[in-house]
Amino acid sequence: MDDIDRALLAALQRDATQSYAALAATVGLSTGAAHERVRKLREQGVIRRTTVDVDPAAVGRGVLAFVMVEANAWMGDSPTHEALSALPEVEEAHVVAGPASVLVKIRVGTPEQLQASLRRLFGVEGVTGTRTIVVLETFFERPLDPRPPTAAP
Amino acid sequence: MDDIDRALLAALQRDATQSYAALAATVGLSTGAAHERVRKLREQGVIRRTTVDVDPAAVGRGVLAFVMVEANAWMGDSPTHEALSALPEVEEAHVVAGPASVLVKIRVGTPEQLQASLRRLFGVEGVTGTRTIVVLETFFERPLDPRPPTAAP
DNA sequence: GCTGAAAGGGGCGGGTT
DNA sequence: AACCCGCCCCTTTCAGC
Repeated sequence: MDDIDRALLAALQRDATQSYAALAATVGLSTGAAHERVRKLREQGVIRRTTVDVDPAAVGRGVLAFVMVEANAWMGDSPTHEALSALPEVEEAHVVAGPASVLVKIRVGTPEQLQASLRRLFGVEGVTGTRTIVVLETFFERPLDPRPPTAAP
Repeated sequence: MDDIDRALLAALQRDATQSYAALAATVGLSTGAAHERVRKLREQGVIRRTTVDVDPAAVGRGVLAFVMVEANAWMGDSPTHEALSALPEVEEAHVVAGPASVLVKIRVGTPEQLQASLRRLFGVEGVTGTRTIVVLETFFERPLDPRPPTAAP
């Protein structure tokens, strides 16, 4: 994992459809070498998968909300994981520290569907309450910066 | 945008490296037809981009937090957008309804870097406070479900 | 709009320095 | 570990239905 690997990651995040030849050119390597490095990044799990970024509004999921789920028991376990995973509108689920137990990211089509989704969350074992944050506008959602995190001023 | 398009999106989300021939087989179309449909999905902006999913821990960003940013003025504007975008550790930024003005998703390497990042957030014009939710464990982060959102029981 | 086939380009495996 | 060169498969296109 050196600077060339990070450059490859950044280039692939920007456009994973580009050829290995183009990729190699941007990082200053031969095609084969670039290919070999990317293969290893996949093998090591640094690249988890190659995927497409779909516009939520185009598939009827233009409403975004974050829901802080409160519970009367420990929710950081497998049954909770599976119960949340079974809800297709839940895009992310995190066990968190703080007033809530779990934070989930939800995408639906309408406020009515948001209400229905909250009702479903209450159906998950142990859930005693929810605090919902509705998103009015998304400034950006972007791929993780592969550069090493440094606290510049 | 029909069921075949949604099936194509789901297949591409799962693995965007697969050939158009394989893609065509899974949706029951010829190679050329599948290719043409995907081309149109890109052209229409339904597929925003093809990218790679990078493991945060592998690039030194194993600490995840959500920060609710409070402000003394309206933050849903371009200057705020740009100020947050300039911070590489900020992966997402949303204007939200509720007690906070903006919700940001932050990835750093250590608690010290999280502290440094919060300090930088206070440097953004108008920010008067932050409430931080630290993630202990991520259950899942997955691609958006391209199927139409329906409130099943 | 889908099918099927034809042609060009690139992925991907060798061996070599 | 990176370069060079090979074949082969996949992408891309076009005529036809």
